[in-house]
Amino acid sequence: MGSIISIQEFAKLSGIEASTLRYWDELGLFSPLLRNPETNYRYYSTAQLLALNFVTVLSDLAIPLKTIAKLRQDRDPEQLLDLLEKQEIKMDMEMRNLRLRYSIIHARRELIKMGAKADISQISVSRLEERSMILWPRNEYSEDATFIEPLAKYVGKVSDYHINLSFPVGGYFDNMESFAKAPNRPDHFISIDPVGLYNRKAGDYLVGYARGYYGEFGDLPNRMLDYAKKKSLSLVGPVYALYLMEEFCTNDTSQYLCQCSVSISRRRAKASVRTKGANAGGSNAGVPL
Amino acid sequence: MGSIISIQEFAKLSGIEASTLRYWDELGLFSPLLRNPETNYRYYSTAQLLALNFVTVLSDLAIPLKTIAKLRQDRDPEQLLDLLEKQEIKMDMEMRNLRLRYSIIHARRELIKMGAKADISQISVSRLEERSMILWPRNEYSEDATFIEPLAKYVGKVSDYHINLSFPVGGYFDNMESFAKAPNRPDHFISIDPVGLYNRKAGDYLVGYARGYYGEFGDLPNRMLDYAKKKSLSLVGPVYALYLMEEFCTNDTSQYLCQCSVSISRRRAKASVRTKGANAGGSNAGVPL
DNA sequence: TTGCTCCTCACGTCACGTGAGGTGGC
DNA sequence: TTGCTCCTCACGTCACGTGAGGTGGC
Repeated sequence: MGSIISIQEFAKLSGIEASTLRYWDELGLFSPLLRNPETNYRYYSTAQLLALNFVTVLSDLAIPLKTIAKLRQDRDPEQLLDLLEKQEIKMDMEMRNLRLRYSIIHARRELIKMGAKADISQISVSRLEERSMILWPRNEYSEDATFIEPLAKYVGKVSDYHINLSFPVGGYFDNMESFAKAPNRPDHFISIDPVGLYNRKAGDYLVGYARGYYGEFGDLPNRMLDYAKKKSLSLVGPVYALYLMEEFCTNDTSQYLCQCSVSISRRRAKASVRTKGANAGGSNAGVPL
Repeated sequence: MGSIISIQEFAKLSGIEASTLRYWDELGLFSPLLRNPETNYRYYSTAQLLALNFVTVLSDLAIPLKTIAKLRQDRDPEQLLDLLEKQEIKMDMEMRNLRLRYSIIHARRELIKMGAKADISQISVSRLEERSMILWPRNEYSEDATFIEPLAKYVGKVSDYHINLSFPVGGYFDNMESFAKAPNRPDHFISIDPVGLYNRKAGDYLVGYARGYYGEFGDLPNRMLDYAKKKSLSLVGPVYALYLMEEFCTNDTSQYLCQCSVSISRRRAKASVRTKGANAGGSNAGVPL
């Protein structure tokens, strides 16, 4: 039977607080082996530490204490097998969920870090790493609609498009002309979601930054075009406008930070790039023509 | 700004219940864009669905609502990076924890299923699969101590031995003689823990079952010895007494079910087994001599 | 005698959920 | 006029945690 110990000792050995043990006793969920009828002191046996596992394991699984109490009164192998099977399924879902939340945190963190170390005053040519995203359906704009307004159409249908709004959202423009013409009207939205099938290829990009609310880019498009002209760069493929900092990390909408990038090909190297491009299969996105 | 919608529409689009939205408003955590001063009706904008992510993402991470509210008032990139980093670490631990709980459930389920389909009246020779376990330190018995009593010595020191009592516990006997002599005094305890370094090898075992409380085996040891004699089997290596059903799935201690197994070598095949055995390195446990 | 442990009882906490009872818009 | 939505206020729920005030054992 093991030796007889006080509630405090039992609490230490089991890792369950004495107040919790009293509560479980009150519920009829788990009671001490015996009580002193005069002092009402609770006495547990060390053998009860094994029996306690029934309660702790199941309560760790977020099964309500009342359910556990019923199960303890009247348990048999089949009933328990049923419960455990359900739990395995539930925990599978929890695991997926946890991984999803983890990747949201991770994506956010990466973007904010990029924003913190960026020299936002300069236009530059930089190597950007591969990045998985989800490309939303093509936007349609009414007369005076701007940047985030078409977003409202999607919010009710996120599951239809497998969109998760917890990941950062940015703008996608078909090409530099489209961006320069109407920087506050992206052709698509794009979200930075690691399970996305759209892939922004790794490579050299012309990169510029803009501070301001969604769709406010100031003279950035022109500055990017000027820079490209001066350096004889040709800008190919879509423009990505990714918000590195938005409502997630600041209250001040004028401090939102957007990274705009577009793939480049140097004119002098055009011929050799073309040869390589002809051999490469798959998506054209971000690949020099 | 998006369009203006009622609390019910906002609840539908966001997946957050209206009562929860009212509670968050009351806390000052997340308030509607505007209210009708006459009717006190709350009106949200669809653009707020993006801002809501700040709250839902962080509350999904089990961050207290008051902390989220403070953060929303006064947020900056560094502060948020700090928080997210801490969260990543916390979620890493959660992930480990979830995996551990999963494996506990899984181990329990496997054992109960084995118990349910076993023909417990028969002694038999069966193939058993490989199984990872943790072998505890050698037991020492006082005069009249039996099976689970030495267990009490370990319960306070589980972390010293890397033992997790949530996994099923069984007995380990050095050999068949030790088991037959004192079936209620295992030489070691052993727990069925998938991270254990002790490995019960796959192979043919003499297997018998006993119903009864810890350490009660009735005439099982003798029946196993008789069977081995009749079939000319030699029993080699340790005896494992694994509880397939115990307090976890029944209240009736006399219904506990223990599977006892010991590795066999057929006498006729002894010579060839010996040759193989001489070549095999590593642990002797369960390997024919 | 003096801490120390233990007891009960009541109330607090956290994040909601659930009516009751009443009002406003189409 | 009739549902329907929305409001506030109060109370319930779950699994404890935290004293207050008192008693018992070494």
